[in-house]
Amino acid sequence: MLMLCLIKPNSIFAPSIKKGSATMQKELSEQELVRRDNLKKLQELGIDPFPSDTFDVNTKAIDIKSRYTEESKEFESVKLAGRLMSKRIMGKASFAELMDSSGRIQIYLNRDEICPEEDKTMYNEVFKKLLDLGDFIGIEGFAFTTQVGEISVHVTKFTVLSKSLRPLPVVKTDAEGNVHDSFSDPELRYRMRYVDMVVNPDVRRVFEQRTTMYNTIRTYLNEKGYLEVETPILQPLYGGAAARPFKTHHNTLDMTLYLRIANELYLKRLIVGGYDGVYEFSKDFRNEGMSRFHNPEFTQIELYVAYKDYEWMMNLVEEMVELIAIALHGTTKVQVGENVLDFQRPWKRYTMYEAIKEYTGVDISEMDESQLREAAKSLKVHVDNSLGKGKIIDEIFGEHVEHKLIQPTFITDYPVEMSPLAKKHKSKPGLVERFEAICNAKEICNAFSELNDPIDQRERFESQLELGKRGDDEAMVLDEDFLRSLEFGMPPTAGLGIGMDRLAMIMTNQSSIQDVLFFPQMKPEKQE
RNA sequence: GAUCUGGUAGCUCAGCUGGUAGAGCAAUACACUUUUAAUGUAUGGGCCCUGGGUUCGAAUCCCAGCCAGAUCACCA
Repeated sequence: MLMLCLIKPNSIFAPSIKKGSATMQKELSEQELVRRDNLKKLQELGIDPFPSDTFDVNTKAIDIKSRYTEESKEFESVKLAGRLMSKRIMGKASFAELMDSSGRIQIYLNRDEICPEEDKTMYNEVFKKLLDLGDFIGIEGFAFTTQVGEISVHVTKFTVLSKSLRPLPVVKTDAEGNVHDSFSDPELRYRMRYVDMVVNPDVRRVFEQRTTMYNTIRTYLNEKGYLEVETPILQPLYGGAAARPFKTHHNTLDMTLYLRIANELYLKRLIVGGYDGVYEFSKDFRNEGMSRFHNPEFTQIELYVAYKDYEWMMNLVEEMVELIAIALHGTTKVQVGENVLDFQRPWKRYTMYEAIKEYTGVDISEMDESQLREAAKSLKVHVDNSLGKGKIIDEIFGEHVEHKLIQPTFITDYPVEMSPLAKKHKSKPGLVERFEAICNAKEICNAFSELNDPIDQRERFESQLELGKRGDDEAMVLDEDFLRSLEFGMPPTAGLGIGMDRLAMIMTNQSSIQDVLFFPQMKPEKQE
């Protein structure tokens, strides 16, 4: 093909570099060559394909589409910018679609209006041939309605703003709203999220909703007077959760550092230091398996409030999550998969024992360890001998209760063995003042009345150390500085952690954590 | 980590019991001044994931590997 001959190896538009070079690119496809050739031709016409000038738009596509009427004078002179997403050329006139951050709008171009003089190059060459789908252009013109009734922009002038050298997937939607040839390969979507976002506009909506979620929480907590803080991500000791950490090394200090698995112990130090309430959106890192619910790095918000307990915190969670649902959906009801979850307060509350009794008919509240073991067997829950009382209860709960909890539900009062940082229950021996909120069969938050008795805390750490010695690689390590801070005195405090990714999945109705993370962790692409 | 499914054109996918590599969209050329999944005619485009094996012959069968998804186990 003639086009191919125009690209000589020594051209600056050629694939670049010799074989074996680190920067060697894959051989260019036919369509990439065409685009590079079009770029060159634009330059030959004196058109800069990558101009630096500001292009000041005065309108978004959605403004015109939502407000334009035949009578309105509002859109008599509009200026928009975005990507060219389709072209329908009909000789001396053309329709096309421009997509800006708000969406797509149809544009209309007429040869003799674009080129009133003799020279028809801008229409015949630049628009019809040298502009490719995906290119950024700016347009000026006026809004109108086509004969078929589609609100469009009649273009009087267009400007090349940036050339696209790779073809985007072309996704089309027909009159019935059916999407054709959708860009759907999950691997490609996650590896090239920028393409996913261009071509699948709902993807951007999800992330906008995620940000709305964050903003709602920030506003809510700031209005209560709590302080947003930042604490170390690189920690000499990892703590605050049961998980395996990522390990790294600081060269100058010549010491091992860990990426945080939680920020709990640091935030509590800040309560010791005198704040009434602190919170942090905390990127945490856990060196564990990956699945559609687990990414190696994920985000939690943790919140600590002095002079409060877990009952108080339950009310806060209800109120805050209800607000999020309303902020995103205008209602407390949220469609998640096949279910509609209603976040309206108050949520159901069960103690763990009540929940197990409700869903299995077995009352385990008075059982000792051997009775529990028997009960587990009769419920077909597999428990091996290394499991202690708390773990057995947790297994029964996980097996028989958790997956049935679709509507938002609080589960309270957990066994002490599972909660080394929570305060012992004021009236129920063997339990701690802790709750989790479960919805759509998944835990979305974990909270407790924080253990502030330094002597008790030391003992709990020590029993964790025992677990570690027995081979539990998720057991907590003893943090002397944290204990020292508690010895100076920490007020009674309620603490909360919410898994932001999990919450985002529910609030945006996504079934995979990868769909609420811009760049989910992937194995490296193989080298060409 | 285990099991299952998949990897073919820029994108979405066909390709049977082994016999010359296919479609739609996208691209290229021409036509077309209100189309809208625009249309019509013509054309080009492939390391069939990688490496072995079986075979006269492999996209197809076998083995190993890489990557992804789903399910399961641990964790949020």
